[in-house]
Amino acid sequence: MSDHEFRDFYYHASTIFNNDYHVEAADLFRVSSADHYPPSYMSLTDCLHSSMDQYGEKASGLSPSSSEVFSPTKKEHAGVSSGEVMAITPNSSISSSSSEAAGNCEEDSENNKNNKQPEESPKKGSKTAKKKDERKQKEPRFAFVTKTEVDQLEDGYRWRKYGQKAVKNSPFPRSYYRCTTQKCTVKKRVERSYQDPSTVITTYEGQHNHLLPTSLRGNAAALLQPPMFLPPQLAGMTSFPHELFVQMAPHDMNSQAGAAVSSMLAENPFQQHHQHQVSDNGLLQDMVPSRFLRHEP
DNA sequence: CGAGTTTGACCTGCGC
DNA sequence: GCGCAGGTCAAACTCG
Repeated sequence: MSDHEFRDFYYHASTIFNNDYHVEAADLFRVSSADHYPPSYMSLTDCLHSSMDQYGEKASGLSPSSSEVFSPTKKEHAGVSSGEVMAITPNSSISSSSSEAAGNCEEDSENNKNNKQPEESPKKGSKTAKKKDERKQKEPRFAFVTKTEVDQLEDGYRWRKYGQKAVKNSPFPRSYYRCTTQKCTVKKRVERSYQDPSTVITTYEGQHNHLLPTSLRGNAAALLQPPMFLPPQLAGMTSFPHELFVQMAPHDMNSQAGAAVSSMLAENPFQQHHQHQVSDNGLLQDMVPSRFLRHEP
């Protein structure tokens, strides 16, 4: 996958949940590109909906061909100043370390695995031709930055760590996790930003083909079921949007947190904040070319 | 004892 | 072709 096929799509949101950890998410999604996609500003809902449709039903090809930035969400409520918004540019370390890896290496590795024949040597033979054929198959990937002291945020799913690697130019290792549910191929990568050690970069790949683990659905997960607080457009989604909001949700889902998330989703303030951010933040303005702005009727 | 983690080896892609 | 970096495997290990 090349940069021609992918563009970074940025989503910034920030909110505060509970005293356990303070989340200021500058969220970065990576979505595939498509020439026909309307070059207009999308709300988060639009984005999530479209991206999930694209990944879930038409894994290749139907994605926005634009870089998008969503402004921080509910910053006032969270008491977060605009100065705390993480500025993520396509050339930033976050983008390069997380998205780039997600975009280039992961899929190949995944394809290698998927293509691996049972009778093959465990140390892999040559299957380059087939690999190249299937290289285009890509999983949805969503990366976002969370300001937290803990590396592994509770997101409602169960993960098994399968690797850890040192990251170049970073004192912090990158950890690799797989969803432990059988036949679920979702993976995630967790690494702490070396530029801002207080932030953790989490990259999800793939879509869960199952609901949240039963043991978790009674507490935090239950409050995050789509009918509970996702907009109608997101109802039924079980992958990224769900994960995102679970990720952003508190461990114990106290009322403050629930209200924060619900409020965030109910009021859908992305557009107004977006405009604000674009006008007030030169960097973000750079990240949102005017051609991506939709003029609502 | 099963599930999850650690960690060194290995594979692959990419840039030079 | 070579070296580097990212990603994955899998045996050994830890933990409940």
